[in-house]
Amino acid sequence: MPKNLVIVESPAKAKTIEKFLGNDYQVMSSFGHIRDLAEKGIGIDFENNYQPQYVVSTDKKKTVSDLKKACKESEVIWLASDEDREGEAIAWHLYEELKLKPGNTRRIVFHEITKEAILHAIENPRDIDIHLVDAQQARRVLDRIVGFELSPILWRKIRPSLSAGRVQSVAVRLIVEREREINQFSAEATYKVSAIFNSLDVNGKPIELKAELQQRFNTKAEALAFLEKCKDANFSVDSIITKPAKKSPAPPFTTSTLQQEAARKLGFSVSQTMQVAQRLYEAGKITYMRTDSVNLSDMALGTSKAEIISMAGEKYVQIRKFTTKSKGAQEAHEAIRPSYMNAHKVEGSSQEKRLYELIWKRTIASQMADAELEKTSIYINISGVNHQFIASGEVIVFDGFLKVYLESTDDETDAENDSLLPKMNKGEKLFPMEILAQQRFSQKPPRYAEASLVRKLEELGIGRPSTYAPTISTIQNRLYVEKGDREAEKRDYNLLKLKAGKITDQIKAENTGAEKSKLFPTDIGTVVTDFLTEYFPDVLNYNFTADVEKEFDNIADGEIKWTESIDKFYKKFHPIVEDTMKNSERQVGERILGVDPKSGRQLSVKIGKYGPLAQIGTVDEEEKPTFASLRRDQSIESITFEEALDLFKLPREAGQFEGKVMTIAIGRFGPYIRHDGTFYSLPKTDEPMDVTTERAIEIIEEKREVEKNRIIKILGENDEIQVLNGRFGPYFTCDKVNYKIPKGTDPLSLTHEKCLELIAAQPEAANKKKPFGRKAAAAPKAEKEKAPAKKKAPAKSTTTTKKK
DNA sequence: CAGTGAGCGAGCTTCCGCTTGACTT
Repeated sequence: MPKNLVIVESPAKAKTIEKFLGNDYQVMSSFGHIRDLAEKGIGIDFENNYQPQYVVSTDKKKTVSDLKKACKESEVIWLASDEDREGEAIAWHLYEELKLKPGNTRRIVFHEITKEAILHAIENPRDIDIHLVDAQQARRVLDRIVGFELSPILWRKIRPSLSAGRVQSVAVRLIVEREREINQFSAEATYKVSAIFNSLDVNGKPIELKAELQQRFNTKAEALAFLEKCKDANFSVDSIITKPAKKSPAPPFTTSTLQQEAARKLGFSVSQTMQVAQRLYEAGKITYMRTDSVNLSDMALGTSKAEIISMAGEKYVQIRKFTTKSKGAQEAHEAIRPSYMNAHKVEGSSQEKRLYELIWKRTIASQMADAELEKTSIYINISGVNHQFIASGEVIVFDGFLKVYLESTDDETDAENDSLLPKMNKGEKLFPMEILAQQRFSQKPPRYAEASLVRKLEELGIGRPSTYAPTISTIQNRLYVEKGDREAEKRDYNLLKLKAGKITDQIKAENTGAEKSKLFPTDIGTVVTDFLTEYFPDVLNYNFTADVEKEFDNIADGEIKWTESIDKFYKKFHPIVEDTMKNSERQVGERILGVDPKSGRQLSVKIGKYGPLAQIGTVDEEEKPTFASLRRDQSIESITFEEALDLFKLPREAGQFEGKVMTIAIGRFGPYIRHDGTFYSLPKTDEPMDVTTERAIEIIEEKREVEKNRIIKILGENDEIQVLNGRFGPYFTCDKVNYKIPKGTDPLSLTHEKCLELIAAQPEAANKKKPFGRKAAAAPKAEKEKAPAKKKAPAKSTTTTKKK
């Protein structure tokens, strides 16, 4: 039996470390925190100086009893959890829960998993830092108080099962406020002038040169006046300026930057990235994937250097030590990097291969030389005009790290001026082929995508690497925000063109504003945010986390007791909770849009029990109000008077068919025609308002035709087996369960016996309930149906990878 | 599987951070 028991947080880490230590050591894992505040109630004893009530989590009971047993059989216990606030608390909880003795317990820490680092740690044990533990207790208790006191207010004032918290509520606020910025944005137009010139290079060879005017014009009149002047102007090269420039590689990956790059380059969602990274980690291919550190171990630096030399040569090496910039980073781990730099690729799924390759390239590039560029600008004089045209180009003199990897950006607007410019002489004359003055509009702020929201949260110091992905999921599960696409809008722009001495004036159309997989606030998200920001501005403040972090630091430094710190907060916070519960109104986000011209009654929109609705009339009037649901793409915040009024045009009658009325309406599953008790969905291409009697009949007949062809064959003694044509091809059904027909089998050839065989062969799994959603998300029915209606976006990468 | 918008006031929901596992389409 080994004399020493080492306890770490992660089982994969335990496995690795066990190999470094001899037979005298057994290494086990705690699987993170082993206990937490009691789940029932608030789990804090307010009568007793905020005493936390800790309980071993149900899924950790076995871990704890296993650890207890191992402790009894060991002489020395080494607590080797991470060296940050949470890690210190884990060590302390282990100490308490396992009833360890100071005499044979040691606390050790290491930042990298190498033999040297671990042996060094074993030689330098220390005590548990109780101040740091207290900072964690303060963090935990504060989060519980905020979450468990705010959420019930929302249940009472807005809707059951909602939630609020220090992190999630601010994340939603960011989305809501961005949407408002977009709604309030009005584009400003300027005229951008560009030209194509003919000229000669230094050797007298004819060349073509593209250039842009330094100045943009605010009005059409100015742009026209300029073009007029250009008609008779002379153009010549004023000066040529060449400047060297440098580009440096980005630091190695942290959780947040990995999520961003995987989204841009591979099209992964935040949670997808983490799942794939977890598999790579468990297979020993990469270091730990939840980290805020950009630091690389000396070992990794050494092997990176060796790789770069063998791949590209000595002059491509430039060893760098990056330091973290993000607020509140705790740096318990290394950056995310390959375990072995000499493995350029790994085996595995294509996702694993691609993510690994990204990590490998980013790591290698971070230790490579700067790229050297040469930026050239040719300034062109215009006789009689003060402004100048500039042709600019960029040439890579030495590629350096660009040989391997270039970080992507979110905006792909700057695609121009990457080209090599011809060599020209000063004073050379240029002749314009054409000069264009094009109306350009300022851009709306972009909506957040999952990964860019993570970046923003990290920038604000809100949330931790282990919670970014869960937070993004939570705010979507609560239906505060929705991932969606926005189609491009057509916009007209003005194009003035000077060619062959004549100016033409045209209106052209362009597409603008298309967005994919972005986060949109829902009406509920907006109402919750407005409510919380009004009553709890401190907690919703973007600096709240940063401020309490300072407080936690003071606790960790022993300057203030954690209970005093919490007391200070609670004494201020709790009275507001009580007051809000008692005195605030129910929140429905009502907006009054105007007066219905037909009835003269008030037209308003608000959140109803089943989602957002429009309403004509009010409840206090004698006549009951009439209601209509908002469409999926409409929101209380942005719907106009006319749009809301239009909603009442449905349901409408579309004439008769076979002596029965056809009614057109929009239901939970979209627009439909109802005829003689049956429903017929409208194809996406049909507008419910435009469907004529003839068209409605056509749709009904089409559906009947499909229905007729649906049944291929009926089998079984009581017709219990039906072979049918479905959306995805033929299948058969028995007892309300659908079964696949194996490829290559003609559905017509199926017999009763053959079907029974297939039923027996098919796994029982088909009857099982939904996948692992947390305890059947407690959302109202009407909104739960939204999810399946959404079509899945293809997993193709949406951003193009710019590479040299 | 389809148009709801409310009433006796049952009993429930919820936080953030550490870690993986066991489930499917």
